[in-house]
Formats: sequence, structure tokens, C-alpha cells
Amino acid sequence: MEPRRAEIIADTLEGMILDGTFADGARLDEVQLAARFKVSRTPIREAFQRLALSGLVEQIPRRGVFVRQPGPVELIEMFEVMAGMEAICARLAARRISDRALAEMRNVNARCQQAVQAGDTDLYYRENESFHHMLYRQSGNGFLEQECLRLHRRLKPFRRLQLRLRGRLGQSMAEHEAVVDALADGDEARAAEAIHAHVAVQGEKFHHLMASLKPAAE
Amino acid sequence: MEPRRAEIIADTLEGMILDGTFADGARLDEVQLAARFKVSRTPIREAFQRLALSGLVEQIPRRGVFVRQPGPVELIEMFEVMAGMEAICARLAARRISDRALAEMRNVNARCQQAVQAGDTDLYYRENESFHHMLYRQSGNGFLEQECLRLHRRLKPFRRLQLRLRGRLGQSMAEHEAVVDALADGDEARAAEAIHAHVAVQGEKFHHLMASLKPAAE
DNA sequence: GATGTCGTTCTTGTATACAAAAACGTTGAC
DNA sequence: GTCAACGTTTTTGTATACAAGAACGACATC
Repeated sequence: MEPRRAEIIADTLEGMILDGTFADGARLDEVQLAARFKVSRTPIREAFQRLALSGLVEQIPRRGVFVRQPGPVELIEMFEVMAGMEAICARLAARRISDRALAEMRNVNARCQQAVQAGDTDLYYRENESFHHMLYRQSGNGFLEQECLRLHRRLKPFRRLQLRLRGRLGQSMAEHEAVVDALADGDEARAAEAIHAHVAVQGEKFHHLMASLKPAAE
Repeated sequence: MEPRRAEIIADTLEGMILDGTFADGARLDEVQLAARFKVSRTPIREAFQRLALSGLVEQIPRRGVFVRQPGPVELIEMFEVMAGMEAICARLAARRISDRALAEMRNVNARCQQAVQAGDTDLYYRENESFHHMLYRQSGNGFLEQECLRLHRRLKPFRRLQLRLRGRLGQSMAEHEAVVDALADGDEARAAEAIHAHVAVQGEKFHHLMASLKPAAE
């Protein structure tokens, strides 16, 4: 029997929350989940703590934990912050990036392009993720990298959703290229602006998507 | 007896780690702390989880938790990120800030100035904190505000240390004024640059301070 | 009939008991 | 004398038992 089952449960629950298994505001029942995972309440509670710190659930003392899906406004805000942070990465990377890393980024973009033409959204998604992760790494700031990864991970399901939009894949690719070009030129401002626009537009697109899905809600 | 003792313990432990009660790399003993806080191991373990997620301790499976003080490099990195995030706040605030809020910020600065002249570092510290918190708020982005508060809180003890440096208080004040002026002008770039320099310099000062304290270490 | 209060039940928070893995020391062989 | 293997001890991870607060409902009172 493996140790640290709480960790596995936390990841599983996180996935379930993010993919919409639990609705917003739903209460996560300790005993129910304990039975479902075939463990005692203890690992479940440990998992809850992690989720609460990630902001996926809210822990109300003596009341329980409730899933807390970000609303449209908060999502926009999160994408705005993501854009800002990636812009910081770009600024730093523009100064420090090596030719080796630049070549690698162009490589990733090329594979991304292939995925677009092949219509393979999953592959596109993976390569797209690689691109951003490389940018974080190339900032040369380990702490910044970790913070970016955290937020990037949190936004994952929403990015995924909006990638289905028509024509967005090709445009997104072009934006990636623009970023790499700016990095190659060592142009901090242009790199920052390019990546900021690239990320922020995702939040806006998502917003539009949401609005179109439930037009008369509230 | 109040509920949620784990939370109180977490905060207490956080304070103890930050003020240097525990050395870097020290192992936090569950049973020992349980005895010390007159509770069982359960709340201690819950507190550990929180600390681990904040990055103050490292949890190694089946080994225990170890305090993880950031080294000079990581500190510089963290201040760099803080600077970047506050710059984002400044950019957003420059567009959205109201005259009402601007007046309030000038007020805070005035009180700060008084504290400098009175040599009251504690008051200075509180007002200084208010200034930054107001900036976060004025970004108009609640998520960004929360993230900034998180990092700001984490850097608290290190800021406090470096505030003792001679002449820094007066200079810091002038920088605050420059930020408010830029905000008043609605000059995004200047506001961002001003606050970035203001924050980043703290990390550097701290670095110098550390270097001067242990000149021949390593 | 509505409302407030009391009691039951359910759920969370904490303590304790148990299991398993890792650290440590001891002992034995080379 | 050194090194390795085994057993003991300590410590973490999990389960279960217990305590206390909150939700819910019934009953009484106005």
C-alpha cells in the first residue's frame, strides 16, 4: 500500500472539481468521499486543506467545504494576472534567453503548427503548454516560474474550453511566433506586450464564450 | 474552547518560522509541538499542510517537515516578482483610480512622513503597508489584490529587517510620492516603473545587508 | 397560524489507537 | 577494524473513537 494517499486524493478531487463533476457551491461530504475512496476521513480532510489553499474550495469552520468555481469576473481577473505575470517572464527572458532555448521554442512552435494543420487539438494543447512553460523557465527566476506554473495549472480547464473556438488555434500560433521573434531581438517591451495580449485575449474570448452560452442568465 | 485550533497553530508556527525561532532545515517534530501546544498531533499536522502550501516548510513523505528559509537568491527572486506584480497593480490603478483614493493615498504618505520625522519605525511600517495595500486594491482586480497580499505577507519579515537601514525611510517616502504623482497623471508606464524600482530595490538592499552580515560565508 | 425554544441528529474538529516505513544501533562476519 | 545485515525504536500516515457545535424538526406558546 502506497503512502501519501491524501495527496493522490487531493489531485483526484482537484480534477473532479475542475472538470465540473461538482457544481459550484456544492458541499463536499467527508464521509461520503471517504467511502468513495475507500479511506477514512483523515486523508480526505488533508486533501481538503490543499484544495482550500489552492482556492478551489472554501472551508467554512464547523460548516464544511464548498466548491468555489470562479465566476466570469474572477476568470477575467485571473487571466489578466496570468497575462501580467507572463509579461514579466518575457521581459526577463528577453534579456537572458540563450540561442539554444530560442531554437527549442521555435521547435515547439513548429510542432504546434503541425498539430494545427493536423487538427490535433490535444497535441496542440500539449505543445502550447510546453511553450508557456519554457517561457517561465527562461525568465531565469525560479520563484516566478513556480508561481506562473501554479496559476497556469489553475486556468488549465478554462483554456482548454476556449481552445475549441474556430480559428483561434492559427491566430494563437502567430502570436507565439511574435513572442519568440521579440525575444530573439532582445526587445523586452515588445515581448512583454506580445505575450500579454496573447494571454489576456484568452480570458476575453472565454468571457464571450460564457456570455453566448447563457445569454439571459440573471 | 474555540474551534479551528489548527488554524491558530498554523499562524503561530508561521510567525515562529518567520521570526527565526526555527533555523533553516530544522525538523518540526509533531509530538514535540503537540505537547507544546497542548493538543494532539492532528491539528499540528493540519497546520503543517498550510505551511507547506505557503512554502515555509517542505514536507518530505515519510520523513517529516523541515523549515525552508529562502536563501539570498530566492529572496531576490521573490522581491523581483513582488515588484513585477505591484507594477501590474500600478498600471491598472493608473487607469481606474479615483480622486477619492488618490487623496487617501496622499494622506497615508503624509502620516508616513510624520512617522519618519518622529523616528517611529513601527508606525512607518504600518502606514507603508497601508500604502501598498491600497495600491493593490486600486488595481480593481480582486484576484490580483489577493495574490499581492499573499506575497506581501510572505516577504513581511524581510522587509522589516531592511527598513532599519539608514536613510532608507526618507528615500522610500519620496518613491511613494513619485508613484502617487504618476497615478494622478494617469501615466501607466511611469507609475509601473516607479513602484517596480521601489520594491525591487528592497530586495537588493536586503541582499547587500545579508552579504555584509556574513562576508566570508561559503 | 406563526414564532420561538428545546431536543435530536448530523457533521465537523480533535484525540487516540494502530500500521508501516524509515532511522538507528547492535551484532556478527570477513 | 570495517562493513553489512538484522532487529529495535522512532516517526509518519491512516483509521477509529470521542466531543462539541450546527442544522433540523417537533412542540409549546402567543
